[in-house]
Amino acid sequence: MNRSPGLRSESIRRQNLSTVLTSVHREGASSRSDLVKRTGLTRSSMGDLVSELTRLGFVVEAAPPPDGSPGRPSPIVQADASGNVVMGIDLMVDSVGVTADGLGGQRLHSARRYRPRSRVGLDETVAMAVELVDQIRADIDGARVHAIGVAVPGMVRRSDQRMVLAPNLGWPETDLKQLFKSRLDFDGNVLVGNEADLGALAESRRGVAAGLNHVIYLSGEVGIGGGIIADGRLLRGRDGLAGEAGHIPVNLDGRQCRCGAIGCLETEVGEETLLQRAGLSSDGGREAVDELITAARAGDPSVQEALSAHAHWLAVGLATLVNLFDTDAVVLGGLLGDLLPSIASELEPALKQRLLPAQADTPVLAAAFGIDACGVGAAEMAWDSVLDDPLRPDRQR
Amino acid sequence: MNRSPGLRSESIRRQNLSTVLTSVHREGASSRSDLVKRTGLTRSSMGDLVSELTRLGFVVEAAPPPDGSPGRPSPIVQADASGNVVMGIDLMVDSVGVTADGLGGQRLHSARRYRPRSRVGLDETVAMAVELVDQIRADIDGARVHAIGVAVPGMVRRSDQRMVLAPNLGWPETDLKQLFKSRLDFDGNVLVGNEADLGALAESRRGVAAGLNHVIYLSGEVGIGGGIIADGRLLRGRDGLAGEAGHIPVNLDGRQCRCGAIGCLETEVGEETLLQRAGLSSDGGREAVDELITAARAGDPSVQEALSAHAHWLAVGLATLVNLFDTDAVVLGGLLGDLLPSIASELEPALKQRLLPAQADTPVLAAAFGIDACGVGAAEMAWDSVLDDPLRPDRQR
DNA sequence: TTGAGTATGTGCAACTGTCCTACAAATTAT
DNA sequence: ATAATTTGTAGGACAGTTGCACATACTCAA
Repeated sequence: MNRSPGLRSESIRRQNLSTVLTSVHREGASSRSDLVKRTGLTRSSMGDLVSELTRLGFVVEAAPPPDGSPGRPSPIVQADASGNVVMGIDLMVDSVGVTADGLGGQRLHSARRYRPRSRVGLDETVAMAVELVDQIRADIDGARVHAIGVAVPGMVRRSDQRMVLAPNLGWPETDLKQLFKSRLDFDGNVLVGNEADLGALAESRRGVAAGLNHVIYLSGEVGIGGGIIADGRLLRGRDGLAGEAGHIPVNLDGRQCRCGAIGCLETEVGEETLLQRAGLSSDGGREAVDELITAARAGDPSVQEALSAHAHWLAVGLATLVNLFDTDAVVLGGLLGDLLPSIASELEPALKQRLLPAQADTPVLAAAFGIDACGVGAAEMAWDSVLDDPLRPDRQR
Repeated sequence: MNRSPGLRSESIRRQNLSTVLTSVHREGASSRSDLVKRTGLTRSSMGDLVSELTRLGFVVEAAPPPDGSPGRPSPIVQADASGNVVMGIDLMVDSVGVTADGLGGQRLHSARRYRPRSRVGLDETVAMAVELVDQIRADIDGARVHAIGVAVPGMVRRSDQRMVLAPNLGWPETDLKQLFKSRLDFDGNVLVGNEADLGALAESRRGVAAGLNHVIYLSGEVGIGGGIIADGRLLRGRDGLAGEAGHIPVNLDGRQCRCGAIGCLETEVGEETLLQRAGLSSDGGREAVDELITAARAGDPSVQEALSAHAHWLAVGLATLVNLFDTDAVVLGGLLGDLLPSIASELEPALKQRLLPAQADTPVLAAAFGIDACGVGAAEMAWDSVLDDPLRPDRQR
């Protein structure tokens, strides 16, 4: 049973500071009087809260631009983006990216290093990430790095944040949180999340689904990953594996999936199958897919047929998800997002035909973020841990 | 965006009263000192809170039984079940049930009226329910009826709680909340919920999945309904239609479903299809199903074949749900629960074969509540609205 | 330029609710 | 009986918000 603990006076303060700071981070700078309207607090309290956030170094107040309305102008409260950052690390199969995002969501620095898609060891990959982090950390000297978010293409257990399975990397179960904490000599919070979950978070917070509280996100990289936003929050499930949409069965007569089952969504709309269906070498990677898209535009019939099959099975999988989750939108990222323009005309009717009337108008959108999605999501996850309690002891200094 | 409003001093009191009262309701009577340990509040505060709840008439303190331990005995705080009730109304296709449950979950009264399954009009059905409610209300004179929960086999829109679709009843879109409020002359809160959602709530709060925070509930009545408990709360989705598992596609070569799509789960494992597969008249209702189960036990081959098909398609549907939601358990209610003993031996391997390794051990359980599930869930929903804020103005008197 | 009108920030007392400390009360063990 | 232990209680301290009065900074119009 989830039990809410007893609240004391200070809980109020924490919660109210969190509310104000979260508003500034998510919705951007706003005047004090706007904050008063949004929260329902009094001017006195808001004055107190804002001055505490200023004292803590999170926000600065600025003179408002004259807006022609009568009355005393209310100062603009804005995030101190350059003084407060979180870092995002995303470990992908063929590259490693590191970002530094300021409070408010502004991207300050980013770096990515590519490498051959052949399997790369855990140690090497972490070393690569650590190097990039240190490089960026040098550039932002003076800013507080509040937390670090890590995105991995593997399953992350909810209870201890250990990565328990990374099929596309071949890594063993690992405590990435501790690993990065020690290798980076970082005493703030390190949070680890699944690639697709963080992609979902990114798109629903700052991407094409910004502001929507119910979103299905499906990302096609080497496999198919999924993330669900329900009531504005990530659906995690018992162990944090909820939303793993790659392994719902769609084609009972389909191919054998790595997971042991038959005809999983991942098997039918994964990169490998697409290339095979088009008669191309199945390990051509992203370049091969780009070629394929070009060929489809040029009218290559066997390629078009492959895309048709792709659209068909994707529609079947999406029908399940849309009927089941009742969302505001579906967002397709990675390979699936790239493919969407080429298959939308087939996908949409095939999907609609399988949807309940109430869900028939659910839009299918291409992701706004490309390769950066996980990094943005990792940063948002990191920010959440900071904004939840701006007073947390290790942030007082 | 979901924004938390500003908190004031009284918010603390509300929240703490809610925590204490909810604990007494969900986990039963407990000593004041146990409540102190659970909540982390001080003895002083707990004294204050309990005395306010006593003043409000929700709880009574009783002398504790001597337990042989040293120290001053701590009084037992227990729910005043006979003084505080909610009522549950469940509108089913072939019966209408009404219950009165005391605070703490104790069933005080219940009544059910059966009727032929032929379609029965909205007005008649409501009149029947009203009659039963009035009858029970007379029996519990003196107790406060805090709220009334209504379970319907239809889709209930989240924003306004209107019932928007009732395929098995043939009713038009209806504001059941207002309808019952006026017909019952009841000025408390009336809450309307979907049958399967409330079944899920019942089983996860007080049934076979009591205490589990992540549950898939599938109920087979005339159609197939589904409800998902995620993080201890009902998954509702944008409009409250999430978890409608009856309409996920499972058999692409299957039968045409009422919803327009092909091979929905409901079409493959609904009562009608089961009876047809067994070569029986498809409108035999529940008695026919009971006969069918008996025949299967006796070894009738055509019936066993029908059950095999049933198990197969149920496994396909459940595989999707289990892989997608990552739950502690699956609970089958209604027809599906009755069938479980007869098909478990086929269902379990067929399911396991399609599950991710991490989900392979998810248990499939038969519901603890039979026909009462929705009533219990409706009452829990009603209690939630009360316990969320024991100080709500209309409860002060 | 000045004064009225308006919206907003600020200081301070009042209020709410919890915490803390000391003490009283109720039980068991010696 | 008396000590030890645990729990309830009373009252002041503490934290945080509200509400009010007043100061402040702007627009508008004469």
